[in-house]
Amino acid sequence: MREGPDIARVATLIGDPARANMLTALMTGKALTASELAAEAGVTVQTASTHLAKLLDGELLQMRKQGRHKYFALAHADVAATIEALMGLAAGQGATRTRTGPKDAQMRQARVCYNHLAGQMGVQMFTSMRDRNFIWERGEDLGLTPQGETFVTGFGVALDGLTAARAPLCRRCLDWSERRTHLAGSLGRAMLAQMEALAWVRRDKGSRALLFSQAGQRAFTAAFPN
Amino acid sequence: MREGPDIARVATLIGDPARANMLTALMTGKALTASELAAEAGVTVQTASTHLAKLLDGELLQMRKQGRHKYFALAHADVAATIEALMGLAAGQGATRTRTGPKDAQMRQARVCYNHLAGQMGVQMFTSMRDRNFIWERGEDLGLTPQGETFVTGFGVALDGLTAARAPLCRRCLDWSERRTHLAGSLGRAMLAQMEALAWVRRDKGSRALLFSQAGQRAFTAAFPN
DNA sequence: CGAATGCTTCGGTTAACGTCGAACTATGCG
DNA sequence: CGCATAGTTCGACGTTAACCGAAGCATTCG
Repeated sequence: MREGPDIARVATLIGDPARANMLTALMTGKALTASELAAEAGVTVQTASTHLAKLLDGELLQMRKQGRHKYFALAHADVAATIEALMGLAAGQGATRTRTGPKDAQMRQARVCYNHLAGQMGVQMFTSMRDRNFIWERGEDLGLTPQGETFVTGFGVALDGLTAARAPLCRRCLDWSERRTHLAGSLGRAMLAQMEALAWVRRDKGSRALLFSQAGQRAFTAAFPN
Repeated sequence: MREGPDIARVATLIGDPARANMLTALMTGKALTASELAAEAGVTVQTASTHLAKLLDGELLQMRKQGRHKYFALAHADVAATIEALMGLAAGQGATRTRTGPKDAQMRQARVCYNHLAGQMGVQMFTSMRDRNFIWERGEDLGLTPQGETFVTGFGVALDGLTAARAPLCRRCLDWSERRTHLAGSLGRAMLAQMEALAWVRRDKGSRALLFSQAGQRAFTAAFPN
């Protein structure tokens, strides 16, 4: 009776609590094994196995075998974007499952979203770079200006490998907590990777929160002033 | 076991075929009565009633009573954006429920998305206005330049009423078929309304497709050249 | 006031699906 | 080659929730 793509199919796929937990866990961008995902979702491995098969079939996940392990990751950035959108809706109706604790504040300040920096600090990095004309915008497209390339290279990120890939260098990602744009794409991932290499920040084990060191925090505000 | 908003709850809500059909039907932006939605979804009114109650409870819909009718609409633009994102995923995996027919091509060319123009022509309108400096962009924010205000007013849209409202004048909306930005927000709605008033275009009854007349098509390309 | 229409609530049936224990296959290690 | 670990398949159970018929409110109209 209706036209258009079958939205119910994919929504049902995401709608199961176990599968939603798996997807949320994968929002960090890190690939996880089947048993790790089972633990994340709070189900036995055999249940997890069927869920993962469905997610693969629905093309929400990609998988690669490595020895006797299977590593799962989100299929592509669109999946991450859709999940962020759903989080935005869910957050709006105040239905955070766990009561908001210290972890939650941490998450709002800085967290990892599909391997790039999100939260207040993610937004700050983006706006700071844009306001200094390091990033140009044109509709949905983003890119680095010449000054931006200099800045990024000076920051320690090698652009050669990034621009060679067919994935876009810069991408917009809408933050579900801030409701503002932050930087995604291969550059967004590289920037976060470099901050980790500089020991500004480390990932919280078992959540998406990012923990900045005191020195890292200072260096960050110096590098990306408001 | 997991942190963050309860994404499964809202996804389950969208995941039922009947409810998904209702939401899709409401993507036009038009408010529909309970029985109309029942027909759209292909269920009896009593089943539709329970579904609608759940969608209201989940804050995906808003409702207003009018006489012995109840009119339902999407709660806010974020809901529409999320559904578009899901459509993008579903379309990607080639799972369009109905075989692609002439209707489908029509839909890709021009359709209504939450009361504004979407599809190829929606994208064209946006890019054309942006390239002529009628619209400025700054991160997630959009707005009309002085030249843009002149143009829009000349087009027959009164800006006074729009800017007074607290809803944003310009908004980005990501097209699921084109994967490009088109113009949403109150201005996007007003532009489409004006095109309908000028009889450039009329809505296809029973689908989201927009049917441009020959003259309307010509006038459109003149007003929004590539 | 009835009669008609739009929507809701109740009860009971049915189907789908998530869940786990147990048995099975595959890979790696000593 | 055994043994351990990672992942899958099978079967049975239980819960959930969608569905409709029928009866119940609410609103409008003659």
